[in-house]
Amino acid sequence: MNVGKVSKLSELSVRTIHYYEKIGLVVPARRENGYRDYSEHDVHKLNFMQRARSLGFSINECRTLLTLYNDHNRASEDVKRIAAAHLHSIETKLEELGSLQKVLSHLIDCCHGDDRPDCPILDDLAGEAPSRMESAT
Amino acid sequence: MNVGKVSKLSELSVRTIHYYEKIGLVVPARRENGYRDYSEHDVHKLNFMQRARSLGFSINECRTLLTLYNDHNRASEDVKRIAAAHLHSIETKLEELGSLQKVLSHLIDCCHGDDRPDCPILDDLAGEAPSRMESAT
DNA sequence: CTTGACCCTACAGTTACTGTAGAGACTATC
DNA sequence: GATAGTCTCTACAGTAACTGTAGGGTCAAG
Repeated sequence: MNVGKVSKLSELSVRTIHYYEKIGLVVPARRENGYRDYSEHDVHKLNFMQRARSLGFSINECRTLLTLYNDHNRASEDVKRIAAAHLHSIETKLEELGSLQKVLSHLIDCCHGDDRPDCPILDDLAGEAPSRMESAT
Repeated sequence: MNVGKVSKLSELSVRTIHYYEKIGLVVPARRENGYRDYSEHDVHKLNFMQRARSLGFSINECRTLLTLYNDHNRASEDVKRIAAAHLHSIETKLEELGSLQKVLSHLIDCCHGDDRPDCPILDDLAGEAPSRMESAT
């Protein structure tokens, strides 16, 4: 199967599929004319990648997951550990973004947002703010 | 003031301060021996950068904010617009991460996580999952 | 036989830094 | 004046995960 068709099936761009080949994740056979020739199994793996990446797993995590996926003697514990670690980093990020949101929306609320120059947002960034929320940082 | 001291004052690494110089954000004077010599104003700007970056503004946003900060005829509206756009992207990211968290913690709950090979997490990634949560993606 | 869609490689660019090597400068001590 | 330790300099390369672009070859249809 040519790369263009695989691209449509997997919802990955051709460039991304090339990239995954370059880093050794999914390496297809070649035809005589040099074109890539993807097997069903290759397409499966690319679908797997697409789904795993959309869940925010890093390429390195994906690489491990793909290996486990292909290893029918794997222990589900190994997969669960990776997923749990990933979940943890998502939750950390959620907390960070949550407090950013709090601080920023507070600052925005305080700014009258017209053509006058005084601006509590810049004041805060400069460290001169009366409205600074240290606790949320 | 030498870069090392500025680094401590601004809570930015020396390498980061060098980088900000390289991209033209904060360019200090030089002494005869070639050492960078930071003025009070330079240090202010670096503090500003540190704070703005910690609020998740991109370097390009920071560049604009820094210009506005130095422009005493600015309109607070301009600043508010940038901050609001940034807040919006934070909120989008929060939603995305929130649904990732939901899907992932569901999958983790479904996985028994022992030494047996069958694993609903991998099943889902492979697209064969009974426990897949399309709605949350 | 030409047109248009598809495929190829290779190099560069993106974001915001970080790491490292090799060398010069400054300060304190002996 | 020699030496050691700390600070500073530049320049190149690497990180994550792609994306963009140039310049060219291939294939199927009319």
